[in-house]
Amino acid sequence: MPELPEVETTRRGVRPHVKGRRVKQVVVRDARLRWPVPPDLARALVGTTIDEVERRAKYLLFRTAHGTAIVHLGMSGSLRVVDAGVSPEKHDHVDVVLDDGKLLRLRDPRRFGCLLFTRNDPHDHPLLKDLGPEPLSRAFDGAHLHRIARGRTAAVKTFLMDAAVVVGVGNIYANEALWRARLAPRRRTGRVTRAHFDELARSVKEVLADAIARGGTTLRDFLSADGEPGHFRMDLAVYDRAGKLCPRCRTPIRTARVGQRSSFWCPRCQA
DNA sequence: AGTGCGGCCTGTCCGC
DNA sequence: TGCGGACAGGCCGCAC
Repeated sequence: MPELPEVETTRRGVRPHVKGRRVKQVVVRDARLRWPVPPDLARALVGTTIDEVERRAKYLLFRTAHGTAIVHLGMSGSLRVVDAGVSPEKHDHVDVVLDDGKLLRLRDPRRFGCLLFTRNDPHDHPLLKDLGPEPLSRAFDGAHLHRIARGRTAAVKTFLMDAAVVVGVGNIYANEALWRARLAPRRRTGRVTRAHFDELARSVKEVLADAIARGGTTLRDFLSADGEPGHFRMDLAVYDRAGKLCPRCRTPIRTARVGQRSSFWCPRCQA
């Protein structure tokens, strides 16, 4: 469930607590994430200082002098900063103990996330090197979408969720951005006009920025680093609102699978 | 190369 | 009330 706004919210919550802190200890209670937590993680991190916490797509990058820890929250992961005395609960798989009596705790019930370490430039890592532009950067715009859409036959919603096209847009925000752009999710990518792509790029930026400003979307269990839920759920126009009324034209929201994903749209204002 | 699908996981919800 | 099964979904890795 963490999409870009939730990961960015996590980064902003965690950063002030870990930046400049030295790692005292690393406790791996369960290494079986999507890829195993590397056995030498503790050796790599203990004694080093966390210089910065960055985000690329939905990955969090913890920079140290000797390498970078790469964290992905999958769909059920969360990172919290807690006092070192707080006992771990079920699914609290990894603790990074800091030098000020606090620790960074990774929880991930479904274990779709990962925690890796690289001594090289993380942007060259196989998981990151082929990613598309950041949606909130100037590199992402209607021209970019239009350029790579040529000849594509897949549904525009599937296209928008492809990390090689643009990163960070998961199912919730894809549905919302398409609604804001008045574009039907099943429209063939190659048939979308340049003007509509301009509108779509604008909508993606807008919906992500709005969600970040609200601390992300909490549907079930997303909590930020300080334990607060996100409040963007209030602003969802179509996602998870099948049968409810479109906020723009009061037509009931439709739902169907598009590219194996639940999709929601207004049959009247999205064409 | 683009497209589509299976699989990884567990908690939650629904129907019987 | 208990239980099985569907569903949620990011995204890799494979087959076509």
